[in-house]
Amino acid sequence: MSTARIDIHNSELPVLCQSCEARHKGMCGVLSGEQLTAMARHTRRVHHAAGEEMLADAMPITGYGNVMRGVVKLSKVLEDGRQQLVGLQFAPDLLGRLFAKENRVTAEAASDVDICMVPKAALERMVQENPALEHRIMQQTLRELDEARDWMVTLGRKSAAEKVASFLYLIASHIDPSQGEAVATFDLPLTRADIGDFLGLTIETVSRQMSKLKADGVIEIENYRHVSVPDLARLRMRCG
Amino acid sequence: MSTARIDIHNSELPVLCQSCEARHKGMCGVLSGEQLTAMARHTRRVHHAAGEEMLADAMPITGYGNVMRGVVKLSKVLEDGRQQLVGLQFAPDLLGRLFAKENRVTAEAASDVDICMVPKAALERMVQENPALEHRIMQQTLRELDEARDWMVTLGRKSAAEKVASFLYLIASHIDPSQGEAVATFDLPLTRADIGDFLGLTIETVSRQMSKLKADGVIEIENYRHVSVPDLARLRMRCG
DNA sequence: CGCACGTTTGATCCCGCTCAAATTGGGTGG
DNA sequence: CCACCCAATTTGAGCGGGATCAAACGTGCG
Repeated sequence: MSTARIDIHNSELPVLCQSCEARHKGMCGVLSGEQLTAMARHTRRVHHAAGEEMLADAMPITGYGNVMRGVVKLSKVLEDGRQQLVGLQFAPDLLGRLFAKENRVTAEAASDVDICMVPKAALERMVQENPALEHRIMQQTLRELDEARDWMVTLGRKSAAEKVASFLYLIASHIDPSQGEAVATFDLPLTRADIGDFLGLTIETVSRQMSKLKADGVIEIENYRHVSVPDLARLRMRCG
Repeated sequence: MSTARIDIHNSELPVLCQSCEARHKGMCGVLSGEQLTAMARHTRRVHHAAGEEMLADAMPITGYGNVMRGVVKLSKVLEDGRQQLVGLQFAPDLLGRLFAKENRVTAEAASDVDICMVPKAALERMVQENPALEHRIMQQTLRELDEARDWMVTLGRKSAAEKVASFLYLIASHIDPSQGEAVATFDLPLTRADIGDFLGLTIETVSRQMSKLKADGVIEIENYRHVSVPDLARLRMRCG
């Protein structure tokens, strides 16, 4: 029975991989059972508390990491300290620029985060031996490029109200468990300061725009962090 | 017939490739003589006049193109017509998102442009047979991602004066023939309107900031388009 | 309880947008 | 070669959205 065989196969999976999203939707999805086992020999699970810096800009890359749980902020800073978030990573995104020697961004845990770390040399070797793996990572990179370009439109051309609505919509699409429904409920993974850095706005403006969305009945806010969107289409309309 | 009869001895390059930057710095650099010849059997050189739309957003991808000469604008528009440039491509960049079915951006010739077009299926087949090719394209994609993220910082966190200085510095680094020197002279590949769309500013603000840079002696402008930067370091200082 | 921090709200200012007009330069036809 | 036109650009005047500065509020934690 083929299903039984697959089950046996599954039972041989590395423990760490059994419940990992990367095996399904992430880069590990292209690996055979053997390859996955080989990969798992090099990986270790690492936890980062919210706020911890995981990778510093312009520092050597020592390894790559698959996000297993939580949200990671990618940011860049100007000499005078002005900061801009340039990306958010969710499970099962890969952290680290393939084959690069240095980071081009700072990575920080936005929430508590679990990462499956693999040493630089190990992943690069597997990539060289397995073109499908590079192909899969390429697909993720292209998606990140699309997201960055979409965000450029938001940063360059939208009003503060539209920016905040766009951010909430983005989070709702990524975090909310009830996919595809008209309503969404979630905890914001970012503080107002982070949201400001993401949107190119000040804390005060973010706060004011969220208050306005609340006053207009588009969202509900509890304890600053918890947000409900009773009608996603209505939020979507405010994204410009 | 002369080009078709390239050879078993592979000492001759396809005519089109002989002076093409893609062969050195671009993706064709990873191809052997034979592979290059095979590639060239599928390519054709296409010219686009300044202002022509080359790829429309959300339209099917029919082929890829290597920029041989000129500058290509990548842009996105909101429903109400607000526009944002999300990238500029110079020789020898590859135009088109690998393996994607649809464009995610609009591509327009900023200047007169020569493109080496290769049909979608042909390039994808070569990529599948030649992992080094995908690797090379991956490197370019990563560079584009870096550029997009750098630009997000400019869009989100810089003042109008810093944005314009950053734009001029970017162009100077890409276009000016005298590499590595302290001075630079070049023709702007974009109109003020394009520059505004790139920087998230209005035409008037771009113009005012350029006038200010001129008044301050940081740049010289001739006939609107031609710009000289006597001291690149001084321009760099104004980029924030 | 009381401190500290994140957030909200208020008052005011200024950079960049909007609307409007003048200027420049390139192209065209006589 | 010049007169004219048209589009791109520059310049000016005034306004407003978002920043800045400041204070009050809520929440979690020792």
